[in-house]
Amino acid sequence: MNFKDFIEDLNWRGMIHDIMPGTEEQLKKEMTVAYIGFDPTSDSLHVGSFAQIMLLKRFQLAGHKPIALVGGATGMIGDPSGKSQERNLLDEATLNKNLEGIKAQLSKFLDFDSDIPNKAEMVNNYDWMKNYTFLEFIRDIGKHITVNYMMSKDSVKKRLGEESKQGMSFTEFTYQLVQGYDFLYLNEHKNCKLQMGGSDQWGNITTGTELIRRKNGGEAYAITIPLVTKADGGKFGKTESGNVWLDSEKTTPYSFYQFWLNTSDEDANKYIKIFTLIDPQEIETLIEQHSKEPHMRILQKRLAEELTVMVHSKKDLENAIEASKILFGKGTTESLAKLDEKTFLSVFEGVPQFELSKEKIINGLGIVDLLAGEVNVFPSKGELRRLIQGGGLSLNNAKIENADVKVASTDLLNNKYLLVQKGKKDKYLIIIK
RNA sequence: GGGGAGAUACCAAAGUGGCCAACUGGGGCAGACUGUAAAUCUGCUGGCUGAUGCCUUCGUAGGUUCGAAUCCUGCUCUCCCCA
Repeated sequence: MNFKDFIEDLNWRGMIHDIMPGTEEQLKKEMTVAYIGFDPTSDSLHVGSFAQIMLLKRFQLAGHKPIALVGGATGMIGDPSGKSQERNLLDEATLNKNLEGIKAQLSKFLDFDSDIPNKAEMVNNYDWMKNYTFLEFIRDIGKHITVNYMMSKDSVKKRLGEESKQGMSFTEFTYQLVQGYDFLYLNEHKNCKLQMGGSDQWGNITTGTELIRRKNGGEAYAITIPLVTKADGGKFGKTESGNVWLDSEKTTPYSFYQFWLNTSDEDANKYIKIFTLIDPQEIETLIEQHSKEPHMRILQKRLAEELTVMVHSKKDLENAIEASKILFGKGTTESLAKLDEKTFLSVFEGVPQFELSKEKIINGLGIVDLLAGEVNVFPSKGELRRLIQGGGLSLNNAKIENADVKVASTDLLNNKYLLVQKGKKDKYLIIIK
């Protein structure tokens, strides 16, 4: 790829929501510097940021220079565009830790190190905001943007509208100006001419381009990508257990793999374009194959494979596939019992584990007391009972029919494990010591 | 500063003295069907207890009452309008 077809490729992938006139010409003209902002509220990114990461990666692959900005300053304020509540100020130590974590993750995708002219950079807006006084800021920056202009942004209008119950603090109102200043700063110091981001950022980004134009008469451009959605209307990137993180400590490679494998057909068609680097021709072929035999779930498998390798490793992928086969294959209690211990443990690496001492069950223990008492697999006994009544609980791949069932040492797999399953997908391992 | 409206479970939203652990919708969880998909249908969705019973909950603190989410008082917070 080169910088000529960057926009064309994005278009094909359905990754352009809005683009400012002149952007394409600028990108064709020369190597261009662009930035995307990331939120440093955690030391890891999650899949919600993934589309943006891939956007930066494609940008670098196309020969341009990407900057990843972490919002140490803006992260404290809270963007009214999101539903985000007022944020807490992060102390500098936490911020630095988060920054390092995020950089390490981005390094898997972007080239920060080599000598290429378009190597990636990471910046933190806290560095240039922390010593900027309020007075200086409103004099140098605030002067160039009218309140009328700021009020016309959707994010602001929504919060001022009658149906809004929230109101908006001055701090939140100022957000677009602070973010706009980031763009101006990068424009002045790094020759950055383009800001990219999610579609909800359009208003904030254009405040930046406007600021650059009015203050310096400079050129600046914008591209936003559509919000990644799910066909069923749910939030992308969440599971019952919370965010899907890129950090293997927070989301195991197995869970990560499972997350993508569970993508619906409709979404898989979109996601494979957005989240992988597979070229258009091959994707067309995959989609066609998939529509012929949807039960094979070709798209989901490929999506999960590509991403697990990219975010984790080939080895992690193999383990995840192996574990998935055993956990979701036509396993019975017997076939589980046949697994040798080593395989068994490696399969369950990504599954939540609990420990219990052997004395507790040697004389038999009610299943409810076990799972919601001795071991906190479930937080409440009532909930567990309801689950059993609804037929949603299995032990060692066999359905538990009623809540009076007792578990004894004869139920142990390999003489020391119990496999608990809630519903179709959630597995838990109890290790008897 | 003046006037008005309001605060109910994850969210939205009913309830205005006992029939309220609280209508309904969304979300979530589970079951059936399937392909670990979608759609659809069904059940569950404060805690403890075997389905009876008990305990804690309707912003917060008190009060009236046999009895309060519902009435009264103080407090906190939110929104709207006028200055």
